Amino acid sequence: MRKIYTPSSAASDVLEVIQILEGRWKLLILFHLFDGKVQRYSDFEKLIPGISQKMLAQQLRKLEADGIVARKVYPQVPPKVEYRLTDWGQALCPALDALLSWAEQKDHFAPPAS
Amino acid sequence: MRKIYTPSSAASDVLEVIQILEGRWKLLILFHLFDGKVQRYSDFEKLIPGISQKMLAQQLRKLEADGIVARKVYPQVPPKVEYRLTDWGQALCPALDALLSWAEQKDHFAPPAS
DNA sequence: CGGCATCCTTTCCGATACTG
DNA sequence: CAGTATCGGAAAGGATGCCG
Repeated sequence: MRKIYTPSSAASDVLEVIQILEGRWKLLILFHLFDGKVQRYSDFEKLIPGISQKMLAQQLRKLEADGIVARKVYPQVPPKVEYRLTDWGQALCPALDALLSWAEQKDHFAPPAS
Repeated sequence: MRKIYTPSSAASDVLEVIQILEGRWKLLILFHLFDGKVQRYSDFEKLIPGISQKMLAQQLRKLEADGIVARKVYPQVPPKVEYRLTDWGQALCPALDALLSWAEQKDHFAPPAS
């Protein structure tokens, strides 16, 4: 069940994962992108309660800079911008799934006192 | 390949995952715990360059409070404290693996300009 | 619609000193 | 050995106003 980690390589990978996914919003944004129903800036605003415009734009830029998200601007008025996952971003899907099913398992390990 | 997310349940799971794993240090700490060679406070200090005592103790406390890490104190002088993963913490292993292999795949999707 | 710039508050985090 | 307490700087994040 457990992988053998080779410290020299894995340590820097961990650092990279932390850097790329760090923050309160990135996983949330990615989650909606995996969902496939959200591509536009205003969609995120509606679906992620509490996020500010600043944070939404900033985190999308970071995800773009890290090669996870691609941004496509349609030169029209009013402007239209679509966000999608890059191939590398798509490759994150299994990992996010694993994280989510881990969260779902919580009650199995620590049943709520009822 | 893609799981279907049911927003009502998954959204709160994402929030929980984010809360539990957030920060610069937690994944690093967990990585060493998965590795199995690190159980004591001073081990973490040696193996996680740059972490301060404050952060190490604080993040270990949070992981403990979230039920991922168990702390065992041996009542002796000098004191000895061992940290280990709870069962739920162990269950995180596949997800961390998935994250690490995703990071390893990076060059496959975006070959470095060489 | 999809942002950016600015200001301000809050939170995070490192350094240092101290303790059972 | 394994921490805690306190302080100050850095960084994250929110609110508001403005723009193509």
